[in-house]
Amino acid sequence: MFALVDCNNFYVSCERVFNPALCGRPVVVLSNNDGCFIARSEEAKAIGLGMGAPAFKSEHLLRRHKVAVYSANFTLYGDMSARVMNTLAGFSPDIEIYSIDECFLGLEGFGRFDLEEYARQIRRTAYRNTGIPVSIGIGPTKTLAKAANRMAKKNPDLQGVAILRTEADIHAALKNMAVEDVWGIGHRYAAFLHQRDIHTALDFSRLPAPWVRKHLHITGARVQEELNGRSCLVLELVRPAKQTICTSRSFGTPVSAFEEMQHAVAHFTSKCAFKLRREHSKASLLTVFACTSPFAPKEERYWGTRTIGLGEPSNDTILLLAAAERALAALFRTGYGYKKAGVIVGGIVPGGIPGQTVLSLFQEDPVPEKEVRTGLVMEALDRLNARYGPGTVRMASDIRSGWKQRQERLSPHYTTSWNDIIEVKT
DNA sequence: TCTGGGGTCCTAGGACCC
DNA sequence: TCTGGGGTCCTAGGACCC
Repeated sequence: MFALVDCNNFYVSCERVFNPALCGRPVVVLSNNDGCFIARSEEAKAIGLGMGAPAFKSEHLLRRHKVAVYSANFTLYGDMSARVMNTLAGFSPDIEIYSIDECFLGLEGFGRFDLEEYARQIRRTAYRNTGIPVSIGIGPTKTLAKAANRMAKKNPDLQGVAILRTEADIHAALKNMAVEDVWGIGHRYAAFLHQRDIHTALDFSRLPAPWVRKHLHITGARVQEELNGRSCLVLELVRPAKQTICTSRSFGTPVSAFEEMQHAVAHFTSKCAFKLRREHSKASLLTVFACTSPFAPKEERYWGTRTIGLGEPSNDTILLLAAAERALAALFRTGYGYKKAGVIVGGIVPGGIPGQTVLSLFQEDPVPEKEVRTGLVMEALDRLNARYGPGTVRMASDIRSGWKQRQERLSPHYTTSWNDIIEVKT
């Protein structure tokens, strides 16, 4: 059996932990640049504020219902997530952290436990340790655990725990579940299935397997197997190294000046280099992109992108900055108001672990002294920024000037910044 | 008149997830 | 005026190899 533990309205719950006056009130958290709703309290859902909907279209509702609105505070949410996951890891030797607010627990060997009582104990402990309410779904496959979790959240009578144990449990659950709510069936496949009169998860589970394999491919076939109780998706106990890493942002006001764009791209590049080092990885490709708003009139739209090979894989900020500079110069067109830009690094290989070097055919052997030295500089830079806060030491081109994103309703970094807490006190 | 069989790698596009 | 960010996997098609 698998358990899926999911934090309720996670970002909203994080804000409520440190501001209990928000409990019982409608609360929303906005995406970066204060664009869309990415978390809503139950009260906010009831008002009709949609997931992913642009905030400016609902301004009248926000005012009328006195909704508490927050900018995304990912520093806080990331730290709270780590605390929740730490607690949950105490309940099973097998844990897969699936996203910032969800994890799977393997329950193999827990057959002698009363699973429902165990799940309730997990909920109580997570809430006591972190203040975050969670819902728990348990089933014989990951996909069924997901389905159970959905039931636990939707049906208040279950008080946050649902278990699919018997054939009859599963049959009833699938019958009451719309096919688009199945994990792995997105809006495109859902529309395709509805056209063919397949409306519930149960309908889907009973389709001829070869037909599913043909039209929904191997991923759809796995979903069907999993719904029928045959486990295809295993727990990923060790997170595999990332294949690509991206840092991108929308701008509060459009950017037209090349120099301003250089500053933004330098910042994104520095962040990518840092993320690479944190992963003990190196990249061999770097892509820069800059684009106008997709909602602008067609003749004012532009999507520029350029990829540069780095030669030797690297996670050295200085080297990556040079490549990014070249890429930006090649893709930049004057006369456009750019709304968003970003940097993607790919072709990622392991590296950067002290004493563990991947030698290439064309690399001097041993590693040139210069490379060792810049490695040490990067290490020192990361240590300083970890101790004194991100951006304390940075490259001269990494300037946060005109291109800043909109972020007007940011809560304090309660768990990671002493200064923020002192400000709250005074 | 006649021209095989078995592969890999890369990329773009489309689907999905939170 | 104002519409997020960061990922994964799969497939098809083209280029290439012997």
